[in-house]
Amino acid sequence: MNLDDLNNAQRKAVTTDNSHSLVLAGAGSGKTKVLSSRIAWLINTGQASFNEVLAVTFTNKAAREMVSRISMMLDRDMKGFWIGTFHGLCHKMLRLNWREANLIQNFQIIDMSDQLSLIKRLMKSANVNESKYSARDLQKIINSYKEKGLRSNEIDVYDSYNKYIAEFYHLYEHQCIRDGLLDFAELLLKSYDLLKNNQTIRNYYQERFKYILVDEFQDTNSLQYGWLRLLIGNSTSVFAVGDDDQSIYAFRGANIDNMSLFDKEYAKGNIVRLEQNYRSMGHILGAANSLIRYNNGRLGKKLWTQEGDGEKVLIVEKHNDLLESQWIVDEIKNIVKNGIKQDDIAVLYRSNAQSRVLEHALFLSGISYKVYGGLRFFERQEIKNVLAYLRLIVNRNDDSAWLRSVNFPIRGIGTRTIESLFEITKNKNISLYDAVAYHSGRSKNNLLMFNNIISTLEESSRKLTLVQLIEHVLEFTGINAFYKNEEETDRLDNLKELVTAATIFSGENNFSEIPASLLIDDLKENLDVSLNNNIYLEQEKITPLLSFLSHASLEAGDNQSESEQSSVQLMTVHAAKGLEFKVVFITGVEEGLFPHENSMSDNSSIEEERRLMYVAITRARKKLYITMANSRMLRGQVRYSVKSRFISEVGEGNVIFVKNKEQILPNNYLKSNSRFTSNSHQQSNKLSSGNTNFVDINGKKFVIGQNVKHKKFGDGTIIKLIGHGEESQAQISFNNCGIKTIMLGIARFE
DNA sequence: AAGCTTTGACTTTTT
DNA sequence: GTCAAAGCTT
Repeated sequence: MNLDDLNNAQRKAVTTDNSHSLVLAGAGSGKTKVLSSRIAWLINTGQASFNEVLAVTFTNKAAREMVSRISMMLDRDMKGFWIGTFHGLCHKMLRLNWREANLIQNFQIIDMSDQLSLIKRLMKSANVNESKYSARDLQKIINSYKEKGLRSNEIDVYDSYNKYIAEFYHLYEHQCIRDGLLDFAELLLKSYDLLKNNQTIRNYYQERFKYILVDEFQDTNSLQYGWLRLLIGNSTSVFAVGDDDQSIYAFRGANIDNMSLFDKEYAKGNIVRLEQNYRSMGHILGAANSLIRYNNGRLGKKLWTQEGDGEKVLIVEKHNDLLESQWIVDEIKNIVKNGIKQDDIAVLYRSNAQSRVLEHALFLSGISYKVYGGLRFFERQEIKNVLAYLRLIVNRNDDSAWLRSVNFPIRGIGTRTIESLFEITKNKNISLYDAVAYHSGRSKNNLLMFNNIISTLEESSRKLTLVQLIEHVLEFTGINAFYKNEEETDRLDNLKELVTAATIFSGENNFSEIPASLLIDDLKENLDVSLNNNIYLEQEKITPLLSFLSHASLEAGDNQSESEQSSVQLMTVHAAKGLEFKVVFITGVEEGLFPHENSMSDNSSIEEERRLMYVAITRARKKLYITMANSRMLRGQVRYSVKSRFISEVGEGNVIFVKNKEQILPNNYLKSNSRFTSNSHQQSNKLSSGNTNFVDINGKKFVIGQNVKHKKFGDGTIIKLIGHGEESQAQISFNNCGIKTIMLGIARFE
């Protein structure tokens, strides 16, 4: 490995001998390079061996990227190297110490949709229909408690609602334990509890991991920080890398304060700033720097480049969303004509709903595009159906899996039957599988047949490899036959893809010849290691099947197969984090959309929106466009809005404004009679003559930008108008009391 | 138990 | 406007 291709700041970070350090790594400043080089350097100089290093990331992709970089720098066996996501590493720790963690050996991981259906099921059985909370609410509440490290018995019960939540949370905990299921947050919490409560294990890991490296530190939540704390012993050195300006995940528990907390508790001023940017041209960086200065309480950082100013950022204002999309499409055509590949172009938006208009315009123009987001491979219905059978093979008491499989394919087992089984499970505190024995009724035979399928499959699994088992399940359960009969070729293809995925997985993990459900005790003979044994022997002592199921939950896969042709990339700003493109369009940059209206009430949310805009801007390498529309269709209503405050924050010197010059177009402009997706889609033609940004109500006119004086709220400016006629509303930014949405028909103005 | 109609939510999301 | 899920009908 070679330290010469690092700049001074990078080299300083890589070779620091401070016990703890915090690296503030700006966008495009070579963060992954520094992390990988640091690990390679520690190994190369003999300061550490791989089994003494723990590296933690947020995504599997980031972990893979780091492994591949390190292997390019060093030709060494990485055995014993713990690298992965927080969840992946916690999972590993729990598999190795399942007894001490009070788990069953076959515990399974459930994803968010499994968790949601479990919660719905429990709500029904607990008769809480008229509760104030929806299943989604409860899911959010439970997860956020877990992310704060709180169990159901640790919640402060100060009123009846909290009491209800604590009770329901307890019910959910109980069911998860009985089914042997761990949700994502629970992986972290269980691992945290294990380290906290078991001194032997805590000491072992503290002594073992001399070097801990953390990526994307600004995205850690309180529990993750707590978990890291428990791993830090007297001789541990922590290297935390992050960028407070790119913290955009507060809504899922990320705590930006963890960075300054880490500085206070550990790094103690050992901060390295990576500010030289290798990605974007000067004006783009200028815009980013200018914008982010409007945030308070930053750790502070200013990006610079050696590459020159480049082109100015183009800011484009259009009358409406259709014209905005059309303009982008025309511009893309020009760019492509000038030799830029479509792969190098990204169109970003704040929320997924915005992709529709863009897709439409792209489709009509024949430009190929790819939309990121949506269902991932292992989240697909047909895949989950197969996984449910596999879960039952591992643990027949997994009620969630049993319910999913029992009537798929159809076996004549309906809701009535299931309800009566639920009664039995409640009374006897047993699983649905076991409850069948006590059931009497017309469906009894069907139920017995189903349970028989499960036990027969379990038998077979002892003799088959993982791939053979999956192929067997597809045939034996009738899943293949069902989809063939329905002529669902896409789903059949995905099932084939599942077999391929299992083949690849088996190969990568070197157990293609081991039967999928070999008794775990037999496997342990060969692979077991106790804490005192030689760590190089350490392997996950789980069967291929269990391992594959964990893999499926922890890594949901891609959402789309690779397309052969070069295509324009469409995604949310969140999804674009960590990526870069030659040309970037940031679209819909309007008050209410970006910043989003739900984030406009308090300053910390606005600051997060601003960081999101900062992330969006710093994705661009050569050319950046920021576009906005005066009106757009949203939730079936025309909404008028003004340009986002962020547009005025990017600094006049870095930008060129292109004002709307066109006349409002006649009705038939963009009129579409072609179909744009397989399910035919009628584009509504809303470009009527009323399409301006004013509203007329009871003879009074209201225009965006107009100053008004409200009887109660005082002076303010209209920033957005929604809807027509009696129903129309205005969003008004009041000088003294923030932004309020007001019904114009009712409001009293002076 | 399948097929139809109505209702309600709707920012961002990885594990 | 769109989608999924719940509710109702056959």
